[in-house]
Amino acid sequence: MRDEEKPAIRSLPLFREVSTQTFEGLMAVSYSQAFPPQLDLFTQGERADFLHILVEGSVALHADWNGREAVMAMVRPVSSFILAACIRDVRYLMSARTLERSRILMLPAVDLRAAIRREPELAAAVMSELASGYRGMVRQAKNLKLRTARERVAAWLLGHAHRQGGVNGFTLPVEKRDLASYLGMTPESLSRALSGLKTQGIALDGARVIITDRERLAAVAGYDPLIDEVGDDI
Amino acid sequence: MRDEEKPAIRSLPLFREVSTQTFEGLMAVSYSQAFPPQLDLFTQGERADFLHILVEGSVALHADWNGREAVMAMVRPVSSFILAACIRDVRYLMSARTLERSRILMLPAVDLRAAIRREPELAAAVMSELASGYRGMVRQAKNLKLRTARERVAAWLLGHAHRQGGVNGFTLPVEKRDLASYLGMTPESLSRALSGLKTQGIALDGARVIITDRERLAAVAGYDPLIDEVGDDI
DNA sequence: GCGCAACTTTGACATGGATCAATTATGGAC
DNA sequence: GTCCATAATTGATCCATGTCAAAGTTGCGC
Repeated sequence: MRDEEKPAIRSLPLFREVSTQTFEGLMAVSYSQAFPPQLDLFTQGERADFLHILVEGSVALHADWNGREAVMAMVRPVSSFILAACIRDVRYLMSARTLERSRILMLPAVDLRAAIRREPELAAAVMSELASGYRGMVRQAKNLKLRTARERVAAWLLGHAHRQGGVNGFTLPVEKRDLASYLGMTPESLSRALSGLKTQGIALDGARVIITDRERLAAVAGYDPLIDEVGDDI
Repeated sequence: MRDEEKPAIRSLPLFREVSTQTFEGLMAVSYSQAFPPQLDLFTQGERADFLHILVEGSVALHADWNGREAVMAMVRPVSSFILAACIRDVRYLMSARTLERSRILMLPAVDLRAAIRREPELAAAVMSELASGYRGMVRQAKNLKLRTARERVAAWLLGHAHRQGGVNGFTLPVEKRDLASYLGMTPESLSRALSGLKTQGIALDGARVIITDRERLAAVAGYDPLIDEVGDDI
């Protein structure tokens, strides 16, 4: 792996509190690789052999069933993914593919599990990460069950603006069809939902979105910390 | 707490590998309480002060937003619930209410967290439980995003029959409106979905269901281990 | 910078589920 | 058993969203 990647990985919640020895040991057995866009990293049903850490680029986790597909999560740097399957040493429930050219660190699950057994700090971090991931999925399920398509779009726009540091304008970080799938709708529905929101506090120009009336948009979305506030510690 | 409850709790994945000393210590600070049906145990947004363990009865975890409600999970004995919120010391994302008269053991989250710090076996069990819970929510989100209402009903019937020990006939363990909400549809839609399945391998008599043609029902459901097989270790 | 493929938007239409309303069934309490 | 509240079913209708089709638009490769 490249040395310049290390500080970012070291500062992940997962590794922040871990001893240098353990961290270096894990990095020594990991390898970093660059992948082109639209490449399948792994497929649901395969055994989870590696914890993946996205260093650069972006990755979609998606699920396939009966010829249908749904994006379940969009991963941004720097963060790990499919921790749960690695911990339990079971099969992936989701497939992963790169959206852009991406650099990914692959950490053998067997080494991760060994390190967890050795180091309580790592175990604690994994626990916290899993709890956070679990709650993230609960939020997503709530979002899907309780909100309409348009409400989900409005809430996502607000959430994204917030995660970007409270900005008002941004360009969509992924293609609209992927966002649509992530939000549980078709690209056509997303397009129409966005159009419909033009009178509800946003301005559009292609992939560029400007939130012109945060209050109004929040009212449409029914913005709720218990669904939308990803900063988990509330 | 009652002594006759202990063995069942002791044999939970969470406590199975824990030292007797730690287990007894945790039991000593917990208390067991019986609740009538339809009682609210806690409400989303409240601070998670107790890990709950359902000893007897049944509990629904539900989410509320903007006047709408959705059942997110149905808990059956003996199992713990809202572990993630307790670990992270944050607010509940879901509310809980009893469906029947229930006996619940309440374990102070602060004591649980202390015990986890002391005992690696407990930490390992919590990790495993959280990973399992996370994967359960992923399955649920896949179910919601990929399947139609009728397919979800068919899959649930098969899954329930399987969890009951591979039986063909059973009576619904909860009221149909709660099942409907859990499956992400209205009671009317559940009723119609069940009716529609009468020609697809099931027979109905009120809350009693008999699977007459497992193959056929599985074909309608698009039964998939990566969504439906709750025994996680595949 | 051209051209083509992929993505997006828009329109027309179909449909799965929701909603509303009216019966019918179910299950305790007495 | 009878009564009454609650749940479940059934029917009619509506609406959000999906589907299909046809333009637009974008952006990348050569």
